[in-house]
Amino acid sequence: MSIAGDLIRGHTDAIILARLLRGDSYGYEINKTISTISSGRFELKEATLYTAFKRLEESGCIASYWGDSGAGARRRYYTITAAGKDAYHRLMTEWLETKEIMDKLLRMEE
Amino acid sequence: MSIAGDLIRGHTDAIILARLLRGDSYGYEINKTISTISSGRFELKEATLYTAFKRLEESGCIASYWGDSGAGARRRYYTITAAGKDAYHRLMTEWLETKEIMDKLLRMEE
DNA sequence: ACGAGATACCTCGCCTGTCAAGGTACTTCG
DNA sequence: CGAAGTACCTTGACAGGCGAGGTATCTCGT
Repeated sequence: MSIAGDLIRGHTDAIILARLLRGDSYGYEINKTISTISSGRFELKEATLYTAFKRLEESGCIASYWGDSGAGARRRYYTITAAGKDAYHRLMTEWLETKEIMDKLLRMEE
Repeated sequence: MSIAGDLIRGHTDAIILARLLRGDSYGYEINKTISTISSGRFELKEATLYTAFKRLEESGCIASYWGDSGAGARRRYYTITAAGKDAYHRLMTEWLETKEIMDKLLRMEE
């Protein structure tokens, strides 16, 4: 991974919620999507992903259900809840603020 | 603090190095500067700051010396080394890449 | 003279998120 | 039949941030 884990620490929840805003999905697919969108420069490790799902479900931001898998491995689908949408907007705002502040702090010239 | 710790995890080193690029400084002052630049929206905790100094000094990115404090509390000044400047540029590049990827990942529309 | 608050440093131990490593189970294709 | 892909999950280690606590000096108001 070119982007180290610590650099996006705290942002995984936001990333997952953003993906689920576009429709229900499941772990494996979300991971692939993230990898594709970032052109392979960033990918969540499975352990991180499933820990995040658990955390998000416990906090009521997402809900899950087993897809009826006629064929293939069973999939656990996730849906974003109203609370999850709120969380997404909050995290998005935080990200924009973080970006702004970081850009100021990292600028070496005044 | 309005910006949670995890959001800047992994970025503290870059922030400190960026500050030192503008000239030698010491812990207390760096912290004040960060607070000022971010309009008080973000401040490193002292424990975090001094841990980072130790880490950066051990990895050869910064060097320290005691300022001769005729009056007032003694100050430990830090200087950025050549290795530290390299690290800054690398971290800066990483930050720009992280920003780009995060913006893509957090966008809910396609 | 004294206490409060600012300046200035530091350490210990907890918490939390990431991840390496390991496991399970099913399907497809050569 | 075996390898590779799909798909899930857990455990334990690790590292960084930080709450809480400590030390020492100086300044300023009362």
